[in-house]
Amino acid sequence: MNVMEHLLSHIKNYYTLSDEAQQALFDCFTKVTAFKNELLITEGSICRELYFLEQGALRGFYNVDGKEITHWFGFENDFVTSFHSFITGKPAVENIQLIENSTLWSISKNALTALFNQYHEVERLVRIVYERYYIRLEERYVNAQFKTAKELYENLLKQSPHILERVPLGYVASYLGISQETLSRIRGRL
Amino acid sequence: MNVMEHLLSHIKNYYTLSDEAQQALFDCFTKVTAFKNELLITEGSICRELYFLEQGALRGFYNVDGKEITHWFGFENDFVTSFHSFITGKPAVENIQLIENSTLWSISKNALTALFNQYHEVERLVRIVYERYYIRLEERYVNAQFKTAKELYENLLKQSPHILERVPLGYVASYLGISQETLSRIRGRL
DNA sequence: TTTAATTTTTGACAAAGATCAAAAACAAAA
DNA sequence: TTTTGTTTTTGATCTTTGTCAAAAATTAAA
Repeated sequence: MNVMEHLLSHIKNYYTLSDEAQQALFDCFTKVTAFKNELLITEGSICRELYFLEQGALRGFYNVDGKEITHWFGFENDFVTSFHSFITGKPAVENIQLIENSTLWSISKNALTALFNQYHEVERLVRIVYERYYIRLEERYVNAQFKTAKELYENLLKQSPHILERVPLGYVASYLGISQETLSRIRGRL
Repeated sequence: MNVMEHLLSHIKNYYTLSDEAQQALFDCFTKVTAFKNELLITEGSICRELYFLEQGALRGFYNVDGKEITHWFGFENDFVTSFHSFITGKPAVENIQLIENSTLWSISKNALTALFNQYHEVERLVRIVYERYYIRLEERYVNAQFKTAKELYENLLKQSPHILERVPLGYVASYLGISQETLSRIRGRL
């Protein structure tokens, strides 16, 4: 399967585009390679690109009182960006950093906006992507609200074991909203 | 200002529709009145309606181990529904309950889908609403992740004092992810 | 009003998790 | 291999918040 097919077959999980719109969409994407620990997006800068992560892993994090708070991870087939900055056009408040060497596809906000005007169906696709991302975030939020540290870990182990396999524990702890020591202890007595 | 103008002027905060699309959209809305403590949506049932809250207040909550976990509030000019159920068509896992007697406007998912097909611009409007709702949720999520109970309360007091004025403390505590007693103590020593 | 019901606050104690510091384990490079 | 750097674990202690129970305050109803 070539790269175009890869991206397009994933998009079909959301909505099936006409051949013409598919082609137009694909023409707007540029390949990007980025390396472990590199920052894809830095707080303070305006993020005008949406990325599709073909291969690799990365994280979004905030700097709060000198500490890094990881709040999400991205893996294969995720759309990633600093949504706040991308949507509002304001400077990003978060950083996005590579956890592994990765291959991404990038589309600019301008190009995407132009596509919306040309192809209703592309806007529909994006509307559906937002719907799904919204409920995914909602789920995580509610989960975090009333679960204990142990339950959060067990949940993660069950739902997204790949995260634990590919991501340093320190990041995972902060992602779960607990200290690294607590996470380590939970792992110890399971 | 009559009711149609109220709804439409609010929608303009997101995207300005043509007169024709405005009219078509408005024709799909039905007025709903609901009373304090009533359940607008009950877990287990499928929610096929999206509501615009014209006047009043309500909350979304989950039942977990016999406890009610409030995870959001809705006030004037909010679009509300069980998004998970509305989007996926699966049974709702949450309940939506009136906190005050309220006036809402309801549109069915079928009607909205039909409008999407007829008017690209309506789908654009909804895409933009989702964008905004997504980043609003993201903000709340990150906030909850690294703030202490006291900071969360002070934040709420500053950002959304209306919540504290209109909502019983027990609901607010659960919304902040802390116990009612802790919230009461925080308020005491400020 | 007086009574009843509900909501909020207070107190005492328990538990979960955070923090600081150091040791151990692991990985990468020389 | 040894050395060096990084990540993870362990131990001791401190804080924050939760829980249970009862009192006080507030609101609604009779």
